[in-house]
Amino acid sequence: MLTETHWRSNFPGLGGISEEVSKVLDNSAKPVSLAAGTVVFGPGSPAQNLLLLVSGAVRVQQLSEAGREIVLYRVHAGESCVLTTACLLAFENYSAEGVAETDVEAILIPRDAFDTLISLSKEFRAFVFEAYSKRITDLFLVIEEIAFKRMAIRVAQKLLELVDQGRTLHLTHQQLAIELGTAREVVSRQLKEFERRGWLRLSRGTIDLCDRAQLTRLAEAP
Amino acid sequence: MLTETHWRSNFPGLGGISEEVSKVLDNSAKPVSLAAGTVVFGPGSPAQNLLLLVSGAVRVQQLSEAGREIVLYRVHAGESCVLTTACLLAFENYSAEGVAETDVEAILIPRDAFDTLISLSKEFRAFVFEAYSKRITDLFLVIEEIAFKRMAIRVAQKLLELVDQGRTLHLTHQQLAIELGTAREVVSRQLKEFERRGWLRLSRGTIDLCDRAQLTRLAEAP
DNA sequence: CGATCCCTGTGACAAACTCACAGACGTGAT
DNA sequence: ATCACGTCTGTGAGTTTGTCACAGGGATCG
Repeated sequence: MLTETHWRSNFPGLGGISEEVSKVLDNSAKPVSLAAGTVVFGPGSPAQNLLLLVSGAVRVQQLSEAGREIVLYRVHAGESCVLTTACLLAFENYSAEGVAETDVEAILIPRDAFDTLISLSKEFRAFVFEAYSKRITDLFLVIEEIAFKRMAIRVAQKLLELVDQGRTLHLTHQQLAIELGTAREVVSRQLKEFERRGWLRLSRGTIDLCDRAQLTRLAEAP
Repeated sequence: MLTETHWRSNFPGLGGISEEVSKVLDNSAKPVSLAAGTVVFGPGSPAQNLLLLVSGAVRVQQLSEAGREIVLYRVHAGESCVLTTACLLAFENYSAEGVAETDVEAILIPRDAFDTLISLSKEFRAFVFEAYSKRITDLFLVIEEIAFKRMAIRVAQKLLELVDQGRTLHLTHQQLAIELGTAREVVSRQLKEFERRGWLRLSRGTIDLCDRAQLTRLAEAP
């Protein structure tokens, strides 16, 4: 379970903070649990807090007018969802939404406390700006991939990224298409091609990677 | 000319700061002038300062391995280039670069002073995080456009954006292609089509928009 | 057992990207 | 003036990606 005394061990970046700052953090931090599928923030419900993820993952995605979607990035355990804090201050019509992908345990830090912490602690500032840095370079990467990379390579990369250490993925072609911001048919055809080459096996809702080496070779192609 | 006493009038967001903060700002701020074409930061030369643009414009663009490029956003007079500050703290291999598009007058604020200002001033924090917000929503927009919008619409939008109040653009098809992250041929063909429809006239290095209304109609199409 | 819903496969066509190359336009040198 | 050269523009042909339409295959539930 999640207790106030040890959640911070998940955040190495917050290690060196002073006693005083530590107290502010503990007093303002509100632990919450979210069920998988919960919409953490979105067009209708702007985020009001800085979110620190203790366990689970939040997927941040963008919806187009025409109903298509693309996954922008994920927030994993030990990371924070800083972009939402910025996007709050000036609430532009912010079409991205965050969804809990798994059950999630998180710490909420309200805006006022966030501001106080930023002003008090050099370590907290470093933590926040490093988090920004990571997200922004992620976004740059997404742009580069969409604009310049071949789809076969992107599919292979995404399969390997999502399967992580395992070997079998449980997701539909449509979900994979959203990951890549493309159409379902494009993904289906690409996967079928990979299957013909013997790199993976398909069945309804699952993808079994039998030849990681070949996929990796393609994913790392120039 | 640029003097230390009045550059801040260009930055309304810095209006309400206290005497003390104002002094820190004045003491640390270094005015600089850059000729058009200067590379402000890039893969080889990471930015070491927060940049506040007093006049001119800086174009931030991404280069792909294959040599293609895309414009991510522009920093105009009265705005700051905050993303570079974040990307400094954790210097990932940061493939974007910033180029002075015109002659530029700017104020440099070194990292240490930036940190001090953030800790001292609520107003400065608001200024910085609002700037972040704007950039990040810009990036979301770029992603949405690349992933989902038809090229004809994107070309029309970009023409109108770049021509601003005027009527004639001075840039090559290649430059326009970089703005959109696409290939020159695609842009050439699209422009030719617009010319056939009588919406603009083309000549070497210039594009003359004769029918803004039609272009606008297309640009705002669903 | 059907009815229904979602997931997958595929053909046909449109849009966008790539490659190759030709011709037009400037600029500067002779 | 003329020529050479580099850059910019136009275009055809072929590939890749996106769109549309639709058929069939599980899964689930009454």
